[in-house]
Formats: sequence, C-alpha cells, structure tokens
Amino acid sequence: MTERKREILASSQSVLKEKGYAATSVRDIAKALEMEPASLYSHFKNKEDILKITCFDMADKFELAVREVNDIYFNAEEKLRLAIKLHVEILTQNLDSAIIFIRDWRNLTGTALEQFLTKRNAYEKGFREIVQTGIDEGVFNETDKKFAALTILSSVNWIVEWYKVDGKLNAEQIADKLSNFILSGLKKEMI
Amino acid sequence: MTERKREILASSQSVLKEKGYAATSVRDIAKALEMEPASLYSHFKNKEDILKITCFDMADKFELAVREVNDIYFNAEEKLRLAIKLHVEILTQNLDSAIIFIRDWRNLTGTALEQFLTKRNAYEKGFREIVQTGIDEGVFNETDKKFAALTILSSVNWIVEWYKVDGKLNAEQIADKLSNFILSGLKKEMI
DNA sequence: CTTGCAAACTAACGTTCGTTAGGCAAATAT
DNA sequence: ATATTTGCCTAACGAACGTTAGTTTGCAAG
Repeated sequence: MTERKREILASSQSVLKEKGYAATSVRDIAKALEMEPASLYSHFKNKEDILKITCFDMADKFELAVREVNDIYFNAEEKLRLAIKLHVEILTQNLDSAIIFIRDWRNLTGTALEQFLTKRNAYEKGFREIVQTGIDEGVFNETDKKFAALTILSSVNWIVEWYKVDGKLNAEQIADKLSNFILSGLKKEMI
Repeated sequence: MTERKREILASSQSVLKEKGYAATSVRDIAKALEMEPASLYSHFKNKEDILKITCFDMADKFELAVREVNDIYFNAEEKLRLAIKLHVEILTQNLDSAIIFIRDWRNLTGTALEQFLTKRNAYEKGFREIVQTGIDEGVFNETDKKFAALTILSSVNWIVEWYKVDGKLNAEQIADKLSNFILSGLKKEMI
C-alpha cells in the first residue's frame, strides 16, 4: 500500500463514517480529496474495495489482539481486562475505520461478506474463551458464554457512538471503567 | 392510519431491515408488495416518510415505557428491571422496526433528525434518572450516570443483532439475564 | 534526452434512483 | 343512480449513481 493510497483511504473513511457506506457516493469521497471520481479507480478496484479493506484491516487488528491475549498466560480477570483495553485502544486509535467496521460491514457482498463473518466469529470465540477460562478458574459466574461475550462486546463497541478524541477520558480510563462495570457483574462474590 | 397503510408499512420494514434504509430502493420495497413503485406514493409522502414513521413510532414506544417506569414508585432495582423488561419487550415485539430504529435513524434529515434526537435524548435521560435513583438510595455504586445509562442501553439494544423470534429464550428470560448481568455490576456489595 | 510509470484528468457509458403526472377501476358515500 | 374517494396503474422525468475508456501530466530511472 503506497503512501498516497493510505492517504486516500484515510480521507475516504473520514467521509464514509459520516453518512454511512450506502448513503455516501464515490463523488462524495472524491470531492473531499479534491479529485475527480474516476481518479479513485487508479487506487481502488471499486467502491466496495474501500469498504473491504477497511473492514478487514479492523478485523485483523481485533483478531490479533484477542489471540495475543489468549496466548499469554494470565488469570481470567487479567485476560479480560487486557482484552477490553486492547479493544478500546484499537477502537479509539482508528475511530473512523471502527465506525465503518461496526456499522457498515453488512454492505459487503459475496465471499467478502462470508470471510468477514468468519473473522468476526473467530474474534467473538476468543472472547468466549476468556469467559470460559474465568468459569474454569471459578472466578466468573457460570453463565451463557455466548450471551456474556456478546453483551461485553456490545458495551465495548458502543463507545464509538459517544467517544470524542479530545474528550476528558482517554482510552485507558474508558477501558478501566468498562472493565469494572462488566467485571463486577461477572465476578463471583467472594464473601 | 388505514389497515392497508399499516400492511404496507410492515412489509416495507421487513424489506428495509435486511439491507438497511440507504441500500434499499423504493423499487425493492414495492416488489415485496407486488405493486408498482409509484403506488407507494398513494400512502407515503416519500421514501423518508417510511423511515420517519418507523423511527418515531419506536421512539414513542420507548419514551412512553421509561416515563411509565419513572412515574411508578418502585425502588431503583425494581425500576431498572422493569425498564429493561419493557425495553426488551418492545424490541422483540417489533423486531423489524427496532432494527431500523437502531441502525438507520442517521438517514433522517433536517428537522426530523433533530426531533428524533430530542426524543432519544429524553429516553436516555429517563434511564439516567433510574440510575440516579439507585445512587440516591445507596444501592447502586456511584458512577458516571451517562456512562452507565449508555452502557446499559447498548447491551440491551444489541439483542436485535442475535435475537430470533423462534429462539429458545423469550423476551422475559432475556430481560432477566440481562438485568442480572447488569445489576450485579451496578449494585453495591452489601457485605 | 528518452522511457516508463504512477496518478491524475476529461468524457461519457448504461443503469438505477426517487419521484411526479395523469388516468382508470372498484369501492364507498350521498 | 350518481358522485366521490381510494388504490393502484402506466409512463416517464431528471438527477445521481458506479464505472470504464482513453488521455495527459509530472517525475524518476536508464
């Protein structure tokens, strides 16, 4: 990926995050770059290509992060805290892409959609494994793993709806708050 | 609203929820109804009208529910459990509309968008008040109310992503699970 | 100086989009 | 029985869509 392509991608993502993939035209994207719509096709195969690259880049980042966490030998609480921290960091450091990843993946078609779902599923499985670890260790309440993992991910992903880069909370603080919120619900009370 | 209009609206929502508002054409909607695109305009002002009605109907339902909860004198835990239960019921009983409400409201324009956001804000405020009640009563941990309310709502809204009408969990069971998950995180430990 | 290449351009293609105008038939109201 | 309304139709509009073909520009390597 050339420097210029990365530049164009970043601008495209900034435009796409505003109105969503389907409601944004190639002409909108070109306009923000002060170039002709046709010029974009020197860099990208087509419009969906931009979406594909964005979604898969994000999916790769998340997949890598959760695999890393599961490879390291921590206890479950540490694992979950780390997973949430890495997730929040990826979200906040790539906010435009993250918004597109979360909202617009449905516009992928054909095999791209299938592959995306496979990747996303692997990621969710990673979270479920963390929850399972906690149950095995006896520190998390027995619970529907899938339900718990999805609930956790939904809370975490939702931050893109309100996170502002210059807000008063940084990624680590958000991750801490969220982890506390989630964990004290999941953790078995040790009386 | 005539019977026929309601019928067309329901079918439209069923189509819209699949690919999203922006990616769905008026022709797609008409096709599902086995009628001509132009005929839709006997019932709706334009395409956005369908989105508007859908989003505002849902917003009204939610707003009514949370106001009801806040009017009734319950303790905070009961209030939150009831609010979540009502919310889940509204979601699951209007799944098509709910999906559109959650995913596609951004496609509203002008004053409709403003009014929608005002309504949604009132709803979130209702949730925040419940959290506040709990803090006042000393049964919820002191916490950023806005943060807590948004996190709760995100978990609850996310169920539209995996809820299946014929699944093994009904609305009440989902609400119970979610409430337990959320509440034991929010509740102060009484040792 | 020439060649090669990357990145942009102009022009336009065929398609699909949301929407309107006007008419026709059946149901309903007077 | 007649008038009105409702619900749909056919036809078509202009605009916007994603994309392609072919060309020009500017820079870097030979």
